[in-house]
Amino acid sequence: MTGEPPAAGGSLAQILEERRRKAVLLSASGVRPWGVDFTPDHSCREAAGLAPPDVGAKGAEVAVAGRILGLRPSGGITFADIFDATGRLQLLASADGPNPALVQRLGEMDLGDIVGARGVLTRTRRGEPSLELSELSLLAKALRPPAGKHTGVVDTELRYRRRYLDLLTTPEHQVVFRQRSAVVSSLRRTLDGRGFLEVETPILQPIPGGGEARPFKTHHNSLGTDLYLRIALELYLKRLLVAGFERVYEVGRVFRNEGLSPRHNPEFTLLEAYQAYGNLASMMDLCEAMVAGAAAAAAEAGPVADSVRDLAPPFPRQSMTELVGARLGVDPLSLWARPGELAASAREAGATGSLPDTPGELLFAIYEELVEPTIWAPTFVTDYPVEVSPLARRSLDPRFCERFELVAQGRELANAFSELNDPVEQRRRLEDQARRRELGNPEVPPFDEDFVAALEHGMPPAGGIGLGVDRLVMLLVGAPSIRDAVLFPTLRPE
RNA sequence: GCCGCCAUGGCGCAGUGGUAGCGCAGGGGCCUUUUAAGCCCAGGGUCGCAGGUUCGAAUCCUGCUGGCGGCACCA
Repeated sequence: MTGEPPAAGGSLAQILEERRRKAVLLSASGVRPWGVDFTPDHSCREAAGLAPPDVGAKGAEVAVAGRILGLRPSGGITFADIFDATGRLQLLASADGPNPALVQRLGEMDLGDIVGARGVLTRTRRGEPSLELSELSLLAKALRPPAGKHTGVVDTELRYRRRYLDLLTTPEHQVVFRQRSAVVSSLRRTLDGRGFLEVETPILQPIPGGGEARPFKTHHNSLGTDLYLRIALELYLKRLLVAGFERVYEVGRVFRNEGLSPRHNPEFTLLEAYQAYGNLASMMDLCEAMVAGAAAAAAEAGPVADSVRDLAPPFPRQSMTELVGARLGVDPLSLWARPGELAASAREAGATGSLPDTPGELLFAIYEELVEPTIWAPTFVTDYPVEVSPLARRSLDPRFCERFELVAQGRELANAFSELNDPVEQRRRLEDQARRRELGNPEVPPFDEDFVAALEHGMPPAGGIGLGVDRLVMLLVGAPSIRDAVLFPTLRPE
């Protein structure tokens, strides 16, 4: 349009200008660079499969669409590689073909352009399934170039910040996210198949309960009140047990205002399920079914980590006191009244973290520092001290509660317990928590009177389980960082 | 929050005190079965930002920004 000579040089500004110039020229010649409909009748993969076996033979006529990521003009013939969600297909325009003008038109496309193509499937001398074009439509002109053709995006910051560029340039990188989707569907399928009802509970909460974590705070203008982003799903799902829904689950985002790491994103996906009249055994069964189903789904959708073969249920179970006892060579139960001695042997065994005074918290602290990181094969760790489980029902041994965690590769994957449905004890425990909050611990939620009131109306005995979806995906696909399992991980704004 | 490492054309990289280079991509040209296509030509970078040391800094020092990793907190 400008009539200026094309800009030489390869600076970004010049590349952008050149591409805009092409779009303007196309518009001027009656081609709409955007805004054209096109309905493919085959995917690239399907089309490639329909190519005739013999070189030069003509096969079916198809319409396909995709993004140009390879372009090889060669005088009287032009080749292009287009990619759609199923894979790659080579397009071919030849001076001897049905539409010789397309040799030049295809050759003038840019890498990154999205095109629709019609033609006849054939096979080239090298045996490549190809579509010999009779029609070519530009569906979306790319004004910015894709990243390196052979190298893709390597820079971690670019990959996370501009994930679409990573995924469009290197379509293989989409696989992990397809696997993630398969895992989430599988989890839903397992729960739906057992009669669980999927529900949605508030993300904006006046009291962020159900766990211990610093919440994100926000403000509602017309209510004139502060609200918090939820840190867990538990308290609302239990209200639904009170309400009479006997099996409920939610899979959704929760938010914790804490540090970032390869294992921690400020928002992450948590699945929680509650089953009235369920118990620890039914939760173990459900947990095994969910994990095994998820592993199978991930494996069907792409390559999985070698360790996935260890995920075949049943998983062994070991009590925390057994584990700690085996690690320290002393019996934590017989030292229950003398926590100083237990702490001393933990120090001897190499514990360097802070060791609390009460026996239950002490046992848990030793377990977390010295034992949990060493558990590699999936294991149900049982018998958690009541002090560290404010929402779980006590065992017959009142020092412990009916709780387990599924631990694999040194990390917690799932956490389940028989839910505490005694409103009197629940009130007492939450009041104890509220006192800790007043002593200055911002991670402890304030007292939630409405939740206790709900329990006072009567909650059936129930089993409940929570499962970290991001970490399950990491484990299944072997991702070293949670940022590789989350499409758009939290980064500092540019 | 603390500590360490990293930051060079659009992308991937080289350059450890003497004035910045390679591949791909982009521009011009040749090429009728290529597929990391090939060949010829001409371009493109205030070396993350700001200071400092030095005759001279991409290179050494300080601060800042961003990323990654570790610690703390946690799932």
